[in-house]
Amino acid sequence: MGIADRKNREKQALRERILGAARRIVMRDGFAALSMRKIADAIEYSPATLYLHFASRDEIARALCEEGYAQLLGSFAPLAQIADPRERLHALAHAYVGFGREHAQTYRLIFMENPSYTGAALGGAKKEGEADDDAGDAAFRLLTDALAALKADGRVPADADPATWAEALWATLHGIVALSLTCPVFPHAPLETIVDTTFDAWFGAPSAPARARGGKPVDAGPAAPAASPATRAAARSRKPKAPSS
DNA sequence: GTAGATCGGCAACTCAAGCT
DNA sequence: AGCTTGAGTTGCCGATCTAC
Repeated sequence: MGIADRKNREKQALRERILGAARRIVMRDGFAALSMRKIADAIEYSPATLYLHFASRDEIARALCEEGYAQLLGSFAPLAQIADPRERLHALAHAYVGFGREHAQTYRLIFMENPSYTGAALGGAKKEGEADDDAGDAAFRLLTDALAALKADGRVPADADPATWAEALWATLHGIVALSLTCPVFPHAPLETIVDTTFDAWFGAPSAPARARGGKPVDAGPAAPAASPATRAAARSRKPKAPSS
């Protein structure tokens, strides 16, 4: 412990203050309102000082994306323990859409602002104990693992590629979030209902016990999964296809 | 009415100089 | 010596003007 250590701590602390101020501005006013001068004003330093800690405004934005994506992954972590793959996917979908709505500015910044920000988030926000692959892989694997398990159970077509299905499912969920953030008239139904309906369309209605475990009302009548696109696809033995928009 | 030129404001970024 | 700053440069963008 010496002078160099103290200076490193102070440098790190200032970096955190910069990120904190930037985060507050983005949360309050949106990314478009984020400027180096506003950040500098907020932390009571000159704009030039910011460039000693971050090369550019973009670098600050990318750091915020990494933070936000790590937060999203954190919300997924406890759901990965759910044993039933359909329930797990269902919970992940609700968590994803919920995050998008509750952290709208963060979600916009990560996925709707700049492709390089998305890349930084997916590649940079590593979770504890996951040094070998990037955060994007970690999230994606949650989806592919669940889909592979559903495939093994015969709940998705035998020729389904879990990775392709995972991409399609992610794209669907992103569409739900993006529309809810940008389209004032979407959705008419509650978002939870939209997610549930999407799941029923993809995988068929869940069994009554599964719904009950998920806190949803138990239907009086029998479940009718045979009407789902997934099971129809299985019956026709054709390639999987995401629902068209 | 439209397209191009000009202007002004704003923000990112740089740098020389002062401060501790 | 290293840090911080104010002033300055550069570039972008929207508003306004002007010629056709």
